[in-house]
Amino acid sequence: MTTDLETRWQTLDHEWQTVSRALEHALNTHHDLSLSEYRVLAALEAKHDHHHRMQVLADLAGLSQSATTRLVARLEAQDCGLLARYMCPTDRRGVYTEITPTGLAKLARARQTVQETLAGLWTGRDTPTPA
Amino acid sequence: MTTDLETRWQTLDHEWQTVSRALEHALNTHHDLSLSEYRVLAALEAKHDHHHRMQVLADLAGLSQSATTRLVARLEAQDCGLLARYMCPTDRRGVYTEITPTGLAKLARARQTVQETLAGLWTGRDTPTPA
DNA sequence: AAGCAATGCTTGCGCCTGCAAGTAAATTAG
DNA sequence: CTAATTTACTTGCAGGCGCAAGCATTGCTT
Repeated sequence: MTTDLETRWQTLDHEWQTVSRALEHALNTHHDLSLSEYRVLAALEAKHDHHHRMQVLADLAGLSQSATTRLVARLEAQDCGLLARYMCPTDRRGVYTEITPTGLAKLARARQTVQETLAGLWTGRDTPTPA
Repeated sequence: MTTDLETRWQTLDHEWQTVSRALEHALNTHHDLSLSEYRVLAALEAKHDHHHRMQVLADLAGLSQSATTRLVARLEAQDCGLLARYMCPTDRRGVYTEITPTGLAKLARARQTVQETLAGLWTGRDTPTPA
């Protein structure tokens, strides 16, 4: 079954939009978190050190550098405290972003919601794998 | 092979971001068109009538109503002329958006770029189907 | 060692988006 | 037939994003 390239793109796009919106809405509602913010938290948690350089983080989250700067700044702010930043000691241009215990806790709760949302969309009645 | 739900999402997300950015950039560069705009043009062309109600168009393009209003307004503007709007005769609340010959021509050229971009990403060296 | 290029992040700016409120028209209720 | 409700779109508003310019630091060249 060879599907047309554009059709294949439309399928991918449609599926992504559906899931993306569901996740965005769920995270927003229950955790006051955007999907980008979740991506950043998850990317940091995934690393054993729990910290990353800005640029790497940007790539992992699929954001531009500037967007990452501001997103991290937001999550670092006083009333948030999910992340912490500190200069790289060996290269004073570099900045490390680290997920705090608070951030880890919040991520754990959010992940629950993500799992549930995905399960709701992808359990049983669905193209199990877009084969 | 049962993949974790979140992993499956990350895969979908990553693939979408890659393709999405490539398309966005290609369309932007060669045709001064955004991906959303392309979606709208394509959705209109796909219908035999070449016209749609705003709300339907919004759904097809994966946009909110307000975004659709403004996007259509943009593509309808004097120096663009890719779309045309007219009130629905039977229900004067409704608005039909129609793709113009100019719009069709532009879409045809853009589609070429889209095909090439997709082919560049999805030809041969790649997970042919995320099986 | 001094100057120049490259790197890493931040800030200025304008654009697009969604949400919620606003307007106009159609439908329903009384 | 008028008033209230619903529907369809548009507009006000604030937020996030990318691009390009800016700033600081490092590395390279001579």
